[in-house]
Amino acid sequence: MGKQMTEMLKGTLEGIVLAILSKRPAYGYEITAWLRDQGFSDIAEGTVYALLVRIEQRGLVEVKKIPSEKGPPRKVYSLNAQGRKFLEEFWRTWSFLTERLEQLHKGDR
Amino acid sequence: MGKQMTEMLKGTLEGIVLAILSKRPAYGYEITAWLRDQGFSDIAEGTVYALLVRIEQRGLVEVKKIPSEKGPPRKVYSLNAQGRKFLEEFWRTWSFLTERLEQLHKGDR
DNA sequence: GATAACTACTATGCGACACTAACTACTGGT
DNA sequence: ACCAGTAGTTAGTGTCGCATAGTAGTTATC
Repeated sequence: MGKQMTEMLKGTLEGIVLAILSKRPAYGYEITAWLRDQGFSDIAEGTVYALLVRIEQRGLVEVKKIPSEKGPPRKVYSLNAQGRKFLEEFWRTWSFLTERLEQLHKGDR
Repeated sequence: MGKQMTEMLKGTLEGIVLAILSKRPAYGYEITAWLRDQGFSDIAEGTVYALLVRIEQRGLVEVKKIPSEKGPPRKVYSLNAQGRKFLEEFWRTWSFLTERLEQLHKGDR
């Protein structure tokens, strides 16, 4: 992963994961795979799990342990009310940033 | 400043400053003032200066000391060839991220 | 002429986050 | 018995923005 991407993911990866969870419950391995699919080629395994622990401790998600047919049980996360509120706030912050950056990018050529 | 904004600025603030410098040379105090004007209400004084030191050490900018009429001499930064290359790379990374996030934001309601 | 207010840059320590790397644990196929 | 795939955990590292304080010059006020 490029160094730029690594830095830019700080703060946004959390939003991305919350956005995924707002659509449907999911577990770590699944989310990692999805991200890789989307082009986040080398998202580190551990990164997503650490993030999930964090948002759980902040009380943004519910967790259910569900047995898997293959391998250890899955920890399935789903967004709760607080998480949805936090996600809204995330979108507001994100929109603000994109507006400013679009302004800068336009007058760029 | 919200915690979310703080985290999101990591990586992007650098791009923002480089984008500013790509339009015209500028010095630290000026950039800080401009950012505050744009709504980055509480960008810390020291943050911008630290960033400028960093991009100077990476060889992305030229620096000229120019006497000020009011106060100490200014360190005026301008983007060099390498900086312009780096900025292009930044826009590519940024675009990738915004595309993914827009996808997520759309199917959100 | 001391004090504040604005201009302009420097320096130190901290917390949060993504990354690296290694590990545990369970299942199925060879 | 071994290995690949699935699923999660943990410890240590580096970068970045923030908080805070300090230095230094000019202008205006009292």
